[in-house]
Amino acid sequence: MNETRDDHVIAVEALLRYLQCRDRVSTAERELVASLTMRFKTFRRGEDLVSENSRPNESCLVLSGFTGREVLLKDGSRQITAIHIPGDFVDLHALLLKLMDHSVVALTEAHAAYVPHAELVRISEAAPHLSRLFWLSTVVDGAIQRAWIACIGRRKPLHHLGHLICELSMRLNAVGLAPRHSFDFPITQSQLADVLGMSLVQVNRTLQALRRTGLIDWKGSTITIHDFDALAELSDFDPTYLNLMNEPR
Amino acid sequence: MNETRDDHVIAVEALLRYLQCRDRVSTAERELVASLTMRFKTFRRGEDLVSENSRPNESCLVLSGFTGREVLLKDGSRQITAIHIPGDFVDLHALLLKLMDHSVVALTEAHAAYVPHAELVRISEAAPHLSRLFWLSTVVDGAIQRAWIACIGRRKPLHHLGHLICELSMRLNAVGLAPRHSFDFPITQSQLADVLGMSLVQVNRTLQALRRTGLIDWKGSTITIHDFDALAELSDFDPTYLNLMNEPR
DNA sequence: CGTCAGATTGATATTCATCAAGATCGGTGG
DNA sequence: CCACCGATCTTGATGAATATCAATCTGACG
Repeated sequence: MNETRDDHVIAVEALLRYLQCRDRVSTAERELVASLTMRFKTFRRGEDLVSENSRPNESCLVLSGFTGREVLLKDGSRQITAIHIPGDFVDLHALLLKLMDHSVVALTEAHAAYVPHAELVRISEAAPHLSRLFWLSTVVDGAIQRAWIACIGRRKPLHHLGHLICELSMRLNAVGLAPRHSFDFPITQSQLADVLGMSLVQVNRTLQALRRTGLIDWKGSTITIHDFDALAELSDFDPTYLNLMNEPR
Repeated sequence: MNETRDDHVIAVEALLRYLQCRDRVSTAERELVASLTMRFKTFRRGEDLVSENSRPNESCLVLSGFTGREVLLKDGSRQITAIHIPGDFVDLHALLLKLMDHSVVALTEAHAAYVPHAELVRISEAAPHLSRLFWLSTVVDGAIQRAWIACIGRRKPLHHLGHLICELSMRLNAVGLAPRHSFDFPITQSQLADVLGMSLVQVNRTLQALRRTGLIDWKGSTITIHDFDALAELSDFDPTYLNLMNEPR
């Protein structure tokens, strides 16, 4: 099972990258993370990584691709409440909440690792500081959600979209996936509409308006930000909420 | 300082009520909570309980009144991203995030207790299960935020408002503050607009539409839900996300 | 009685969702 | 190689939803 072995290395590195953006991780802690047992799974666009109303006994770590939390409404519409990138735990909160109140779906092809809760508890108890870092991860998620509420509620479509792109670029860059503010984002405009809480047509036109500013390039599935600072200024983007500062937690 | 002694009792009870809705709290744990030292403070509408960009070394527990997380945009508009009720810790996440990326303001007259982080760490270490319950509290906050994103992004104003009222009623009821789905909510329509992400006029008209359904009564600052199930049905409200089930966490 | 904050109302302009129709593109099978 | 197909993107037209502006009304209170 060399493939599984590779996956394991990838998973450990992805998780460590995430944590090390925010705090120092000791050698002993790194070894504990490396000792996690996990299983791996590949998903096609639209498939559930975690299903609503399930009671997971393992938590899911994204290794590649983009996934999103999906809330479905009775009128058939849907809202994506979070986008997860490689290195993110998508349902660590289920460790405490027990019952999933939403699904996590693949927005693109995706690859993920599942870690048994018992394993997470084991290494948390061996290193309480790791436990704090897992908590941190759910709390950063919350901070991002607050930023999204403000975006949907009060920002103009152009600024909302710009804000999202700044956020994704910074998060991806932190784990080494967006060098020079350029990254791959193979998402449909229709999916984007469910992220931004707009209609498909509105997304299309907003995207054109954003292109016309000349601040970004979005060809095919590749986004390139030409002038990050100007885009951040335009979109009123302040990265504080991402908590990408490395400090003792 | 009998007044402070009373406040202390109120704070301990409020916090325990919150926790006991979600999990069993042992006698030893209750005593640990009761051993917390804290200071108390009263706020008038609009005052900050916790300020943006501060680095709190204590966390703030609401004892009475309503408070909200406030995000201010550069264009002068504002979005409230959460409403906190008595028994809620409003900035427990600052224990890990360190730097506040938003303020917490009093939406009404409010009374709050501040607990030093060192104290929270002390009782967390004495009882790891309490630590999990603190984590739980931040994670429930996140679940509520997800529901809000879906509401702002995809629900019609009438349903959004109905959903909010259902949520508040259930949360208040859980801590004994909304008997028979009736509670006091002394908030301004303008504040409500910043909660719902609508304009003031829109709020006013939506409120009238909701009154016309006959499902609720909102006179002065008192909301009475006449038919909770019907309101929940109308608003597509599913309380799962509030995690008000008592189970081992 | 005057004042003020908040609630309500009507009129208007703007934004946005929706509907419907192409255009584009990549892949597939003949 | 080409015709075709489905998915996605793009565009224009239309009406509904919503923000904004500007009064007016109401009730609490000095």
